[in-house]
Amino acid sequence: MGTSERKKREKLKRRDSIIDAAEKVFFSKGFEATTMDDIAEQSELSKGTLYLYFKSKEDLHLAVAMRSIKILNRLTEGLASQAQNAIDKLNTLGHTFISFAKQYPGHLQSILHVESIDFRQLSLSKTELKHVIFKESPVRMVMELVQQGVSEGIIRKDISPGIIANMLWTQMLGLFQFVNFQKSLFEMVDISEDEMFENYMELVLSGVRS
Amino acid sequence: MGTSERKKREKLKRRDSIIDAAEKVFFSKGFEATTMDDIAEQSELSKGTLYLYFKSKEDLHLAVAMRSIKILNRLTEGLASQAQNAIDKLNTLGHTFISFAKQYPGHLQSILHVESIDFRQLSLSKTELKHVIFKESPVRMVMELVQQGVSEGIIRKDISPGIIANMLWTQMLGLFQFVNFQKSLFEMVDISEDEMFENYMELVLSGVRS
Amino acid sequence: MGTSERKKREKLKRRDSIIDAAEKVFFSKGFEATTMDDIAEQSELSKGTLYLYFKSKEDLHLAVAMRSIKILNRLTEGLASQAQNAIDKLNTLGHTFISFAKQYPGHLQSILHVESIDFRQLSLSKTELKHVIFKESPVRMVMELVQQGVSEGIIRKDISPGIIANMLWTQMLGLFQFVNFQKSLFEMVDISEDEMFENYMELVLSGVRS
Amino acid sequence: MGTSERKKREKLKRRDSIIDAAEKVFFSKGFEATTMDDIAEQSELSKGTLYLYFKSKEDLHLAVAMRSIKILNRLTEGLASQAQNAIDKLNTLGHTFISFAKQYPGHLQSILHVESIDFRQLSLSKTELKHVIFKESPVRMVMELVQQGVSEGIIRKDISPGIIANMLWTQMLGLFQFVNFQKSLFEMVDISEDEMFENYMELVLSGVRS
DNA sequence: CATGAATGAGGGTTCATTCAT
DNA sequence: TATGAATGAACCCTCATTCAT
Repeated sequence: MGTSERKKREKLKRRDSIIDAAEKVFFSKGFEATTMDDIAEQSELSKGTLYLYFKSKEDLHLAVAMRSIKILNRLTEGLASQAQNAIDKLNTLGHTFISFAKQYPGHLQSILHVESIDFRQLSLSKTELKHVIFKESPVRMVMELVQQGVSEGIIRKDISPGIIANMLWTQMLGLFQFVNFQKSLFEMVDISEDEMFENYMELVLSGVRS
Repeated sequence: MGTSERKKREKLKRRDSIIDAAEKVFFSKGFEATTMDDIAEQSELSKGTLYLYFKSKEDLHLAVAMRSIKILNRLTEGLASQAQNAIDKLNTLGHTFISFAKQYPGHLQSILHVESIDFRQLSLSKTELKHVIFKESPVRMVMELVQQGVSEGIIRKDISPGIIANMLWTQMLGLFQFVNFQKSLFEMVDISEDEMFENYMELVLSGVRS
Repeated sequence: MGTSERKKREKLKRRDSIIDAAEKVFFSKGFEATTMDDIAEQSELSKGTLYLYFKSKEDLHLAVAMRSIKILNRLTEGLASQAQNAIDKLNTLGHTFISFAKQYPGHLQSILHVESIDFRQLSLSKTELKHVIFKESPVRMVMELVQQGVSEGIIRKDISPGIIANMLWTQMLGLFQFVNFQKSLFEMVDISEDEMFENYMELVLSGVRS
Repeated sequence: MGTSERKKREKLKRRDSIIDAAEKVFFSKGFEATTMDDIAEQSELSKGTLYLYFKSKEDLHLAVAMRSIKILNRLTEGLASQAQNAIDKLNTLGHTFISFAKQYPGHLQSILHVESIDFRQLSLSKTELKHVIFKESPVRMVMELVQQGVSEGIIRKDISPGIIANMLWTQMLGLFQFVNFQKSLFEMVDISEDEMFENYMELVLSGVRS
């Protein structure tokens, strides 16, 4: 019977709706400041039910981050198969990231929050999440594009691709922060955002060209 | 008679010893997980006394961060007056940062923690600290070195110095993270640290050269 | 199935039992000296549970006072419809108050405590309670009886009913204090309580007769 | 030598200045909300010094109340020797109380605060203060005036002077409360204060006339 | 599966009082 | 005498988690 099928579907749906609620609250109040009561209220579910689907507040937070990274992945997944050289693809990738940062600031925060997690007290599931973030997703893609670029002869080969990839990824994160709140600190109010990003990408990429 | 002098000195000393204790606990357990009881015990003082010197846990944390930034400042203060061109100075600066990251990982964390503070709920004193961090210290120095480099004609002038400075500073933060815990993620275990940093700096700086 | 009915009833019951416990402690130690721990222990509930039913210690205290005023109200509610003239009713009312003061000294205290609250720092809910006390209850009744008495021509009409009512109410409060602890101060140990109250009422009421 | 004389005088002066400071803070923030730090700051003395002159916060509060009662006493002390009958004197006394209530609301509060002290936890010195308040001062005077009135044949003798005196005193306290904050509760905004007090006194005294 | 009442271990902070100088 | 640094016992309140229904 498809009964159990339907049950399963409904269960996933409910799980999703909890993540929806958690997102809303996390993004507006911040993770630490959010209580399970907040999420229960927002999801119109009881607090106990939350624990039926997620074993802890942290677990729920991880689910939110996971979804965020998936959104980001979806935005970039078509890129690999496009007919561009590696540098152009990296450029496109950068702009995609910026779009994401502007369109989903909360989701971005949730990713960065995991990013900044202290490794000393890292539970297993968090380690897994880190893996997802760094291995199956943007970081991985950056790494592959760098290697592709080296093969194409348009990215310098005198420096390890790993280092280059890390430098580029770091730069992405930096751009995220920039978009969020540091712009003013560098007194760059008189420059258009688009122009700035253009320059930024040019600057970063010019260092990696062969 | 200098009595009040001595008293003042001792008070500062005690204040320092509290920061010492707080550092120790913050750095080993993380800020959120640290309780005022922990710090009281570590400092061999009563909890009440803590509040004689710092009006809140947060205030204490800010004092720790402030000290960290001062250490970093001290490490870099002689740089400006050295007989090097701007790029070499930036290179030196980068290596200084790396040293700091390796020698004072906890202090670094405390700075990064302030860095990552959510602007939505930023108190005045935190804003001030941010100011110290971004305006009177490393960031400022990076900015100035970039401008110097442009004057010297060795840094590209087609891109706004602000953007260049931000890119470089972001890169520094990225390096910090790298030193702390991301190294393994990029599978770069077979390369010596020094060599890696050398390459990293070369990579970053090559993009900004004119 | 009436299940939720029962749940609701039980919840109210528990709420009541907390008020019971709070009463006991408040009345024996005084409001300020009572801690939430005391009440938790007395109610055989955890401190957290207390806050499930009352949002603050003050809220709990207000609930206690509210119950007290309700007891007092119940004692006097039949009075209005009795076949007596206004003065006799006021006399009865006075004696009812005395009974209350003797039978429920703690409850009386809780009412007087609200009475004496400093208006400078009065929260909304306290204001409401004051309203209940002064407008929907004994004070109101005194006021109405005075007006009735004026209509009946047995209470003087040369003085505003408001003033007369206030004077009578004040006298009630005075009696409360008297019952509680000032008796000895007036060296009236050689007079029976009943006789004293009889005289007291006669004295007070003789001033208001027309 | 008068040296020790002077010392004593200075000590009393300092003690007074502490009471000055305490008054100021107590009256503006309320007794409970006032901290010893507040008083130390206001008196420009150290907290330790406070304890040289008063053995506890409560002791200090008692000193403030004591001074208040003395002010009230001074206002009424000439009354006894005036050429008036007892009822007129009681009338004058009532008006004097009203003046005091309006001119020294803080001092009045401090007296009432002692009045309302719970006898269950009454320390010795508080008992003494109560004695001062009730035996050597206004209450005493009311008592004496009543007895005088009885002698003069203008106050009823069918009711014990003690009861009459207590009733009058209670009425005074009621007036105090009235002046402070209950006026509006009786919707008597359209009547002038003076007229009201006149009526009030007339009302109260008419009950005690023979 | 869903509930929500109950828990209880802290959390940060306050403040009257003491005491060495 | 005067200081003010130090104390430490409480205080109220929070909230992630559990579990009987």
